[in-house]
Amino acid sequence: MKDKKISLKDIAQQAGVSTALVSYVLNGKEKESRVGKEIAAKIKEIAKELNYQPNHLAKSLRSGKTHTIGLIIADISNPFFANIARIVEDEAKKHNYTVIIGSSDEKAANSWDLINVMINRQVDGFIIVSAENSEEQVQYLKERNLPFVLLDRHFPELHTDYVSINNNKAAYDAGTHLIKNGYKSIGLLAYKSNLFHMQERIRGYQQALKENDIKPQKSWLKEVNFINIEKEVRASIDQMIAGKNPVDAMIFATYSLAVNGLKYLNELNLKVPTDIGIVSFGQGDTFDLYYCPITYLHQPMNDLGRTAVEFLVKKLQNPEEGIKQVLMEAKLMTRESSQVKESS
Amino acid sequence: MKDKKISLKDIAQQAGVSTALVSYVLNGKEKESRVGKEIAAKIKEIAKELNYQPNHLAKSLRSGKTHTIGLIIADISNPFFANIARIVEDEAKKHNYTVIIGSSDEKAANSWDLINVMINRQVDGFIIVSAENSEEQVQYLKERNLPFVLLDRHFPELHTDYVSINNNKAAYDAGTHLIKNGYKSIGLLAYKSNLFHMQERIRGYQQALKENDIKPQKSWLKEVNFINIEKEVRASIDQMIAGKNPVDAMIFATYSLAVNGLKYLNELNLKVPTDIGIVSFGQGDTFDLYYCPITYLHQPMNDLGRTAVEFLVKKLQNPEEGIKQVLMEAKLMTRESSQVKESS
DNA sequence: TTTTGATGTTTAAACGATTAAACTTATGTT
DNA sequence: AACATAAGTTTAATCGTTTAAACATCAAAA
Repeated sequence: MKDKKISLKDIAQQAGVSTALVSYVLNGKEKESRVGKEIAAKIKEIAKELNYQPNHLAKSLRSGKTHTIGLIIADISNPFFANIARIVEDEAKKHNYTVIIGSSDEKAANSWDLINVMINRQVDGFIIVSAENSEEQVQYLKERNLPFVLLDRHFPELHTDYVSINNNKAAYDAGTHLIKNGYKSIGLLAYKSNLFHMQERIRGYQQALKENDIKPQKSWLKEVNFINIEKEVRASIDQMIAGKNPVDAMIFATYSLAVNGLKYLNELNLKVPTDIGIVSFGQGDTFDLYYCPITYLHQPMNDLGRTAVEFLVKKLQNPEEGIKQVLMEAKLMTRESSQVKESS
Repeated sequence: MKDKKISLKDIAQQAGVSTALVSYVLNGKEKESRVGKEIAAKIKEIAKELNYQPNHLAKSLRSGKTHTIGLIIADISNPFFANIARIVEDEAKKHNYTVIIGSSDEKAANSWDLINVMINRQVDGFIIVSAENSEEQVQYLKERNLPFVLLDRHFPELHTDYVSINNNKAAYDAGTHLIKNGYKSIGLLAYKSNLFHMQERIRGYQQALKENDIKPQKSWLKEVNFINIEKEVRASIDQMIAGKNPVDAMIFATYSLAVNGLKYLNELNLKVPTDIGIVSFGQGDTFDLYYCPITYLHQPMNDLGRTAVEFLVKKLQNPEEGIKQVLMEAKLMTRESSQVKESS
């Protein structure tokens, strides 16, 4: 059983025919190529017997198609993206595509590298959760005519395929919900980023305040850097709860901000929701297991991932396919962390 | 800027030489192959100018090496494995390898599929977190002489490379720790599995009881099926806390068991650690954010992943390399969930 | 009997890179 | 002048597959 690699040639030899016939038969082109019936049967049998596995490299080299999708996500350690990755993988498999995953860790330079690695691994197309300041990369893919779909984040000034969330609406909903439940001083902890989705969250939050005639305070809106998030989250929360206009509720703009924030609130011995109401973007076990279940915005990950793959596969099958853009709605899952505030 | 794919031939044409020279120069073999200095310079310049990216498929087809590692993990939705995957990826990148990841979801059939897919994608070698009953797959790889390293789980009866944890010791430590802290009736919630690592955890737990003259009760040791874990965890816990010998502490044999278990304890309104002490395998944010920080066994993920890659790469570079096996120690991280029991 | 058509099979180029071997000049040695 | 050696470059095979085109064989039609 020390089988060496079996190639078309081996089968051809055993069957006493040329490799062309074997190729035809094994690709189900017996009809079009009028291969003799007995020969065809014989070839199939030998192939099975030798457990022939075609060499993908050779196939791809010939066809120019690798049936591989390059998935670049912003941060693999974030369960939201990890899940998305998994969904994309599963969905791609259904369409007979393999996925190569890479994480840019939110750095544009890294995603450049990944794009190049993937290009010369000959991926057929890309699905990308863009890092900040990576517009030129998207532009580059467009110019080289490489098929891609942006996922979860997009650049409104670029005309590309994308599948994302209506973040403005989501943040607006979060804010409105808290206000309705009696919270009056609502903070937002976001990432410092010029990415559109983050800006939209900020705008949605601001609009919720405005429409309810709440005067926004500078100390309520904090933006922290992705790197050394831990320290900055602490500092930001300190500022939000200090001063003469402390917040009585806060919105976390991402899951990782929430995890860090909740840890710190624990340390400060602030009780949710009595001391401070909470709504967060993202989702994870943590939100269920926190002593007080956290209200969060449920992003339809399955739909996001599935649709992104679908768009890309369609485009791969027919490059003339037009540009497709979707904004999906996040759904507010109301839990105890934002329950109606007892009038104090 | 609508550059089509650039090949060696294109460069050769521009430079007015044969592809051979271009290949030599671009692979740094100018010296051995005595390429003219000016020509070499010219070739390099043209290559840069055209932004030449070698075609990996062609390279691999020729060399028989893809510089790709196939990583098969048991369950990508488990953060422990997701993290391991990430570490393996990073480490592989350092050695200039790309990683293809697949999740078997703990099913042997799936991992067979993955192995086949990866084989005909011509991976150079495998790193595998084995699913139950996949011994024959490991055997198969051995027979076909395909390089691989088992990670986190291994089969003691098979003579293979592996990097795992000393699970016996870890479970023993967990049990002993609880006993020392005054708990008397200690349960273990494990997976129903004949995988060695799980059996070892059970044995370690049992030995801890035995050495402390605690008579093990049948209702204390529960094994649940991976599929519909949620229901079975509930049922198991119900049984553990019922009867005339209810547990006053329990050990979760994996992270996912812990997440499900803790959720249920919440629902039951059982307080940790007063009503029930907890120690768990695995790690994750949840353990920090639970109202009572959870004592857990810290598995050296970085070392595990790094070492697995290292073993594999060594073997790829020198197939004669001998079999390497390592058992690493898990470290008990003591937190409040297992603190000294107040005498009641 | 030649032609036409259908049927079945092989040949050979192509995909892009690597590399041993062959070839061509030029230079130095006797 | 004759030859050996060095320096620089090209040729061609190879990896495993696909596929258009060429080729061969035979039966039926003209």
